[in-house]
This record gives sequence, C-alpha cells and structure tokens, in this order.
Amino acid sequence: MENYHDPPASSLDGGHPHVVCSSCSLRELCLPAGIDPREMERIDSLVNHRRKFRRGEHLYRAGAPLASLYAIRSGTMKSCVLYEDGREQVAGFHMMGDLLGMDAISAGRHMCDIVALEDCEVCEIPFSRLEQLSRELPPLQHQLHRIMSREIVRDYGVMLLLGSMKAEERLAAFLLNLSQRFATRGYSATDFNLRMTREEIGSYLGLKLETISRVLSRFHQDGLIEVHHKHLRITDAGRLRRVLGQTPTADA
Amino acid sequence: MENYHDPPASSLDGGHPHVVCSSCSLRELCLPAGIDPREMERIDSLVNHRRKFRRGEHLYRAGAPLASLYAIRSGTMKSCVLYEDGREQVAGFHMMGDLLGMDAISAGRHMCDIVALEDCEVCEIPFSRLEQLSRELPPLQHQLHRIMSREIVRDYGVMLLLGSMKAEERLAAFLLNLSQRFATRGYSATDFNLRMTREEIGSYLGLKLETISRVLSRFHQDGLIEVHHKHLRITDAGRLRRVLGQTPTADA
DNA sequence: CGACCTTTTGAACGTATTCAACCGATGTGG
DNA sequence: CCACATCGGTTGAATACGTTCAAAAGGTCG
Repeated sequence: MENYHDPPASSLDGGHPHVVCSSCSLRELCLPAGIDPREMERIDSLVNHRRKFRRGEHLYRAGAPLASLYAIRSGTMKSCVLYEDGREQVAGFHMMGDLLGMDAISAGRHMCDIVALEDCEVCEIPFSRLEQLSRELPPLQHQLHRIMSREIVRDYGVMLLLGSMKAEERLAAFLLNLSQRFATRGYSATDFNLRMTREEIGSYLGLKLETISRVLSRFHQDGLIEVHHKHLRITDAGRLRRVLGQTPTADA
Repeated sequence: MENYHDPPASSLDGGHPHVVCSSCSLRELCLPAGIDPREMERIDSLVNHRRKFRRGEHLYRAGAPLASLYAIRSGTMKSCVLYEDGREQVAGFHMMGDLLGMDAISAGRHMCDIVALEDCEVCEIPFSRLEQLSRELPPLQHQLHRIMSREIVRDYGVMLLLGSMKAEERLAAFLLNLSQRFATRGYSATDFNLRMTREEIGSYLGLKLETISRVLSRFHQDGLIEVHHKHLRITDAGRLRRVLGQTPTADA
C-alpha cells in the first residue's frame, strides 16, 4: 500500500489533454501501431491516466487482481517472478513502448512483480475496455494479439539463452538485445546506460553477479566494450555478435 | 513438404460430423472453455478439420506462414526453438487440449518447430476466422486471451526453472508438472509414460541427457520414483515436492 | 537375428559458484 | 565539509556441479 504514491497529481495527466495516444511519439511501438488515424481518437479514450513511479516502486505485485494493462511511457522497469520458497528471478527488463500486465489475464491476478528501475511514467489501460474496444476495432485486436505473441516469442529466446548458452554468450546476447532496443527507440545503439545492477542482470541471465562482473571485464580486455560505472559502450559489435553463433569455444 | 501426410483422409474428419467441439471431451480444457452451449455450434464451425501425425512428423516448421492455430486432440508433441547457428532447444511438451501456433501471430510466421512425439490428432483452427469469431463472442475472445496469457506465465515458470534451479530441482519440477497435467486430463498422477527421450527432457531442462539419467537413478535410489524404460511411477510425491522448495542443499 | 538407438554408469574435466577481501561511489549525519 | 556507513562492483582462490568422453548394457525395429 505504501508503493502507490502520487496518484492525485498524475491522474488525467495533470490536465494535459494532448497527452494521448494519437499524439504520442511511441504510438508505432505500442498498442496503437497500425491503427487508422481516424480511429485513433477511440484509442485515446482507452488510456485511463498516467502514473509516475519512482525508482524502486512497484507498478504491481504478484497476486494483485487484473485491472489494467500498462504501457511504459518513459523509464525502465523489471519484472520479477517469485517462487513459493522465496526465490526470485528477473524475467525481463522493460522500456518505453512495452506493454505490461498480460501475465494476469490467465488467472485474473498478476503472477509477477513489476518494479521501476528508475523514475518512470506509465499509461494505464483498463483491460475490460481494451477487450471491448478490440472487438470493435479489428486492427487493435490484431495488434494486441501480436503483442502477446511477441512476448511468447521473446520468452522462447530467453529459454534458449538460459538453457543452452554459456555465460559469455548470454551476456553478449543481452547486450546486443539492449542495443537493438535502444536503437529501435531512436537512441544510440552503441552508447547507453545500464539501468539495472549486475545482480539484476545476473538474475535475468541465470548467473551470479560476480560472473557478470568477470565477463564484462573480459569483454573489456578483449576490446569488445567499454564500461564505466553504469555506462556501456559497444566498441566492436561485430565481434560481440560473433561471441554468439559459436558453439565451439571462442578462442582466437 | 514431405511432412504433411494424410491430408485427404482426415479432412472433415472422414465424414464424422459429430466430431466437433461441442461434443469433444476436451472442450473445457481447450478453446471453447466457458462458452455458452447455445453458442457452441458457432465454435464448431471454427475447426477446419483434423489431421493425424505420426511420430516424428512436423505440425509446422519455423518460418512457415501463420495460417491456423492447432489444438491437440490426442498424443504428445514438442516445440523446438532453433538458433541461427543450428542450436536447438525444446521449449515445451504439449498434450491434448493444448493450443499451439501462437508463436506465429507476432511476425506472421512460425518461430519454432512442432514435432509429434507419438501418433497425434490435431484440430486445425484458421486464425483469421478465430479472430473474426472472437470479435462476435466475447467469451471466446477472453478465453483466447487467457490461453495466450497462460503460455506467458508458463514460460516465466520455465525461466525460473532454467535460471535458478539445480538439476534435481528441475527434474522434480518437471515430473510434478507432468503428473499434474496428466491428472487434469483424467489420467493417473503417479503412473505414466514418458513420451520423450532423456535427451529431449534434458534439452527442455537445460541439462545433458546423462544428467537426466543420473538424477532419475538417484531419485529411484532415494525411493521417490520407479523408472522402467519409459514408464514412470511417482512413489513419494511429498518428498519429490520437497526436493523443490529448498534453497539449501537437500540432505537428510 | 542383427543393426541401431536409447540409456546407464564411470572417471576426468571445465565452467560457474561460493566465500572473502577490497575498492569506489553515494548518501547521511555530525 | 568531512567522517562514516552503505551499497554496488571488482577480483582472487577454493569448491561444486554438471559436462564431456568413453564404454557397455538394454530395447526396439527392421
């Protein structure tokens, strides 16, 4: 209960009526992708309001009833799967344009925690209205299906990573994936800040934080990347890509 | 192209008009779950036809264009994710009532292979008709969403398994999951046949086949299970469950 | 019956983990 | 403003777990 702060100020986005999907720069990454401009105003009505989250705050927790899906407007979040015995694992890192909350449709309550890794802004989309409107707008329906399917395919990739890759390959895949997602959003593909700790990266990749640190150092020594604190620069994307794609050991 | 056999004989189910969703014993596990009986006949029209697959045959391959989703009527199948460099990993085992093919909605083509582990019968559901009908039948729409969400949640579980569990825990989780799925379908929760090889289990769990064999032997020695060939009996489900849920080493 | 595939088991090896110490950056209170 | 506590990160050495390589047994299917 202590985690939902700042609701009054951000409801209805503080009176900025133009802050809707139709004028959102992320609309082609997000739910409205492919929607006819004339129908866009109906989409606008979907977004209940925006909410701001500070670093460490929860968007939702496992067990919470399904109410809405959430689109990240700005900032980075992580999803954490919890096991009965208290074990927890990062299941994904999410950035602007990503749609969250689909884990709750199955059982009517959320199955993971979502935590802000930095200050975030999130659009809330009541799920029942989304289902209703997607019955009336086939392109919206299809886009929702595509997004859920994309999540399934993404998970397959993570399973492959966790099940058959060595530490170096996992980290290379992770960095290249981050790089590509930044590029898709108009940021540099080679220079960016890691919003998560080594421990969170390790949890996501099924490795310990020390291993992450060691492999990053090795990549640095090999001239693939530069790391200073949280800042990362990919200096040799080609060789980083080649760390993947090599079942045999990757020696000179 | 050599993998699609027996299409003429099984089209329209060989003239058995009663073999439709409304009279299918799996309807509460499958897409029609929760549909009003009066609307069931509209669901019946969704199932294009049934197809039979023999052991080793492909339901579809990665790259094939999205045409239909598929519901398993009988038999067991596996999904395999392939990596560019030829690596491959089993992403899941599927049995009757499971819905397959949702990996293709995102990009319009399938992202994994589906292979029959034994003789199977599969209902084909043209995806465009499914989208169309789910616009008209809200319960169908919701059930489709639930099934896709369930797949996402299942994947989270696999990620947790691959990312934070030891070999014994992974195998215990696998066996208990199989057991529960058999029970849900009205079969014995303690006696069943493994339709997959040790290698396929290993691929799914991120382990080598030798490790699977060793852990099965250890479970057997400890009196948790009995294994003869492909037949498996869970003799102490409680202790098997306790193999999970213990972050510290599971001695005494 | 013979060829092949799957499974089991053993021994040596390798990768990632664990434990531990240390460093640097950040933030707090005196 | 500095001292101090804390948190995140790096690095080293010993350990453990699962893999790899190898051989042989058991089943299955032609």
